Amino acid sequence: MNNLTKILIADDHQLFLDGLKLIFSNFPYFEIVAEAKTGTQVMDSFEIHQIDIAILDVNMPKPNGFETCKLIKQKYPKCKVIILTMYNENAFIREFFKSGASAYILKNAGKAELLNAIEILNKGEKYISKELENNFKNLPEDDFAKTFSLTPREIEIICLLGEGNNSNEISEKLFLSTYTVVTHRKNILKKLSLKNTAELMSFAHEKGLI
Amino acid sequence: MNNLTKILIADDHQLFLDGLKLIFSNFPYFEIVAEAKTGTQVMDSFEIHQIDIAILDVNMPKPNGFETCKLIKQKYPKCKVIILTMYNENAFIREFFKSGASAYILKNAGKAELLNAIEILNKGEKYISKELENNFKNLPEDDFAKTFSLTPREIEIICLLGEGNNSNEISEKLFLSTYTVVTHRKNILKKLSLKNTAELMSFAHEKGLI
DNA sequence: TGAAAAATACCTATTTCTAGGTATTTTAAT
DNA sequence: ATTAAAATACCTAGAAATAGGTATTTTTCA
Repeated sequence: MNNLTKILIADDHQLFLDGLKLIFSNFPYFEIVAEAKTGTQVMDSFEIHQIDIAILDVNMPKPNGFETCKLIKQKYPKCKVIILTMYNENAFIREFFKSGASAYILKNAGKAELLNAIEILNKGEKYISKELENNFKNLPEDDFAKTFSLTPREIEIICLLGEGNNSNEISEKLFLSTYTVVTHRKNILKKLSLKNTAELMSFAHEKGLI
Repeated sequence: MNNLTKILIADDHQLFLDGLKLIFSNFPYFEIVAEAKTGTQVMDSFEIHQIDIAILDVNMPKPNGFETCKLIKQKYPKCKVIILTMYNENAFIREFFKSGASAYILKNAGKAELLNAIEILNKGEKYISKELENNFKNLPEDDFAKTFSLTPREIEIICLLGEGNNSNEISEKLFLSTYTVVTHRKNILKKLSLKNTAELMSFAHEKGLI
């Protein structure tokens, strides 16, 4: 086994790929063996190249960073995955833990942090950007274990919201107190870290829930 | 006047700034004289440096790319501004034309296109990424808009609602009064005979608008 | 048979949405 | 040059959503 760390980089923005390439080109012990713009392209690259580290953008299309990460860890568990994220959103922290990624870094971070993270995860440890880590610690503990999965009741309510029902109408249809519906809605938004019902509807449609 | 083109780069993601810096460092006739992470920092830099080209991220905070561009063109009309955008969203095309920017480029584009754009706007012309241009041309005859007689502005607002923005946030992004956004939302719901924004989001997703 | 998860319900306070208006300015088209 | 459509902006008032709680009952499952 040779010493050269073989890297794949994936981001749908060419300019960002170009930047990453240049960053790594200054370090002779890193070699970028592949680049990709979609999750599918990432998986194709694994067929051709031996890859030690995959650096994935969280917002990459078809499939996204986390989904791609899961696929990688299934087929190539030895490969370490770094997820780059744009925003300091805890909406994805749970996904991070589920995905099997080794590092979760804000693009905000700077190249020093990226290189530092690679060192750390080469030792077999996980790395999370400090800013994200704070975010992560603020979440209630039992939330970590939890997945994105919604309860049947919550899904029911999301569907009724999609039909244009308000809390009161939902409560009548489900023979519940309006308070209960409000509580469920509150729980849903919290669980998914979404701002409001409009965003919830987008989320539900994008995930194919509705 | 010397030949060296003095560039300011602004983006709230350090990694992206690092990448841009490296891209330009390969070209001796470009000099990055300043970098910034917010609109305010951009304006401060103009106090200190003579700047020929400002490259701004559209999503930069306080104030955003377009607003910063307007400020620059007011105080330093000679400076050319390049707006970099993440997504191929027509929501911002209108802002582009109003802002006085000289180029509007997808981050997707690659460094060749960026350098090419700089050449073009040095001749005094404007540059828009080809993909964005198509988008722009398709805008007026949009099927969805036709079918449901929605205006471009209304579609813009629907998209921003889908991202979880409320009326106030939308007004900030589009440089409008909150009242105006509220009026648009009212007109949208009435026009489509929908009960509320949740139903509007379902509608928009089902029809493929979002 | 316990413990955990899910579902239920209530309370207060604040923010945002919705619905009813009116009205001016800009833009596009005839 | 005129008209229509689009975009802008303001006002009020009531409805609904959101955020912070607490707390009990029912289900599920190990």
